[in-house]
Amino acid sequence: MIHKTKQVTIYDIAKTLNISAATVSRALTGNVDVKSDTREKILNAASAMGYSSNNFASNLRKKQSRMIGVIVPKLDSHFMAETLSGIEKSLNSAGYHMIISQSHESVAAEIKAAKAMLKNRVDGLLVSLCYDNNTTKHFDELISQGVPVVFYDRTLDKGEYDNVKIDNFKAAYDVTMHLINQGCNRILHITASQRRDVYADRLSGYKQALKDAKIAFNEEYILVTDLNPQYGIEAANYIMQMNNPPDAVFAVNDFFAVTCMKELQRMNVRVPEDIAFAGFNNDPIGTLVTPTITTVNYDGIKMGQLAARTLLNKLTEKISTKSNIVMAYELVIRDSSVKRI
Amino acid sequence: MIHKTKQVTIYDIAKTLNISAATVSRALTGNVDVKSDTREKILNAASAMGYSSNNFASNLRKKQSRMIGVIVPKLDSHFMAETLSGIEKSLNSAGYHMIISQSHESVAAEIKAAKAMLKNRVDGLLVSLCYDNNTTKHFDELISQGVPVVFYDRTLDKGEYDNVKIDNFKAAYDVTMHLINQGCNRILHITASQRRDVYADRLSGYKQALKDAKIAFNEEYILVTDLNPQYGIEAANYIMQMNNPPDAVFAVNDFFAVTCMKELQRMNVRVPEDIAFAGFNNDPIGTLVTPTITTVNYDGIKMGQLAARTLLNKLTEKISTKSNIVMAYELVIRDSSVKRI
DNA sequence: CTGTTAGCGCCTTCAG
DNA sequence: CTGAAGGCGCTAACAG
Repeated sequence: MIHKTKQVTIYDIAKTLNISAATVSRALTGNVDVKSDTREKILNAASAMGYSSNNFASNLRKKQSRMIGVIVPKLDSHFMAETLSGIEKSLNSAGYHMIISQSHESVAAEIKAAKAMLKNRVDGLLVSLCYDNNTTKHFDELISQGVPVVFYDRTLDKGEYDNVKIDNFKAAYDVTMHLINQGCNRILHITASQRRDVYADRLSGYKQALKDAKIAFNEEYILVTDLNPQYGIEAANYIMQMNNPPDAVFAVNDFFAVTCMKELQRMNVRVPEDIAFAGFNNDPIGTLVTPTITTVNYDGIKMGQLAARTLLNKLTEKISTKSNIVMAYELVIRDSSVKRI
Repeated sequence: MIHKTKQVTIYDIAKTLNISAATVSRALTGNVDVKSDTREKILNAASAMGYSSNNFASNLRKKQSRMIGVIVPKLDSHFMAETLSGIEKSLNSAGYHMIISQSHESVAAEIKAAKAMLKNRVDGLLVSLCYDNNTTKHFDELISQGVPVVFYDRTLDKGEYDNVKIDNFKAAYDVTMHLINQGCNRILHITASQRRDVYADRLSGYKQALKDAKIAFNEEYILVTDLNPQYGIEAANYIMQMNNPPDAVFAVNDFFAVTCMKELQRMNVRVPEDIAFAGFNNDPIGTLVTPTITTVNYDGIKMGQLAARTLLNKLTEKISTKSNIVMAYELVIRDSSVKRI
């Protein structure tokens, strides 16, 4: 076991300077009611003695941690990482820190993480829900204890929670309608768990666009993945053996769109001539493949910042109203979906 | 301000059950010296009353936080995100949590983050250094206070710190030699700050390979980027106006390799026929572009786990030896660099 | 402007 | 097996 040197406390400083610990505390926390030369003495002594305030003691006393918990399904996706980057930035500039847990798309882990966050007395919680989440008790508990929770991206749409998201219905509608306008009428949709609002909303938007264009909905053109990274390839194989293959593919994220497209190209399918492609999230890979991928762009960093700021506002707000923030998105049309050039 | 309900404490449980807080504490922490039916009563009451242990009080008392600080340059790169995912996984299964700060490649922010970590009394620190780091005082302070620090990927090569990394010299040597074996002898190297060991080591490996192949080193073939994402394009433009353009490009990461390659292809340069390409880090984009990119693969998740475990070991080790862990890597040869098929 | 005092909630001797 | 007591380091009244 490494020897932990005894930490310097305000009492040590007080003793050295022959003053009271209270004064030391006041000087250190920037209280104005301290004579400027005693303050200076204290600050000097503190830095000379290598003092570092103990946040546990301070937090225990003040009953606030200046820590925000963040629970995400996975850290290693481009979008999530951007999101976290935005969160960290906003929190940091407000003097907060973040403590992160991954749910690995498992409710059990999500529950465990929520409990740990409570123990650590986070001042608030930011959550993007796990894949197959079906219960929210663990968050209700936090909320009932007075710890505000803001959901972002993958949210809970019951109107009783704070959400930051985009209009997935409308975005998917736009994508689908764009494909229809390119002359496509057999549009295959690669989606994921309908328990997650983002995917359910996108499917609804897709269906609505078909309806408005008087194209019959066909169950055969719906593929549901569990977000396994290999799924793009499976989808390609599925498509190749269809009797009536699609003339367009709309995937819920760019990664599936790209991997599926690449696999089909390998099997000599021409994109967009034979099959047009569209994805979602504007992953950088979308601009680096040939053809470049049509997608829906929304800024992960901004969403993270927005979610963090929403939470921080709740921390200082007088009234606790539920906010449902809908961020802007933009349909980015690229080569993969433009049929008549 | 949201009203924070008064948290239930062990005293509340004790009062309800007419026993002492000490016994409650014992039962809750799993101490064996508690009659099994009083233990059961306590556990039931705790869950009925919605008790959640206050980590501040506990940490203050026990002088350990079960928190590990992580300071990284940026959260939103594929490799870093993988790394964090690995760290979180290892820490979590050992009952630790992680608190993350980004240095945004700035020493000032790195110093601030290190100080905050100290205040939060993290039990240990995991660091991947910022781009232009030139001082390490801030980490020495932590170490001298008994808080172990393990550096990973971007490390400090003075032999007095704990490091987890790959052999960048050898990996770059291998890449360069591979390009030479493909018949290239005008190999342009896109690198970054030589203050960072990873880039300096790779440049050395590159030079050594040239030397061993008796190819004269040419300063003109060295490009130094500040990691600005646009740099791949700038590099392409630089190459296009060279009198004696390279027949191969070796970039310190796949992103630069891909963006530079794509830009050159747009200007009708053939890859690999005119210019071969190789990158570093095995980013997924490397397999999705045409041609696929030759690269050096090393697993970010594994590196994260290894770094975390190294740190956890130091926390329990008797003797504090410095470890310098060198992870395996693998040269992944893909289409972008194979000249004679 | 400064000192005294009293906890924040938990854990850990030391006694029974 | 259980209780009493003290203290981790800090801050916030309350007095002067």
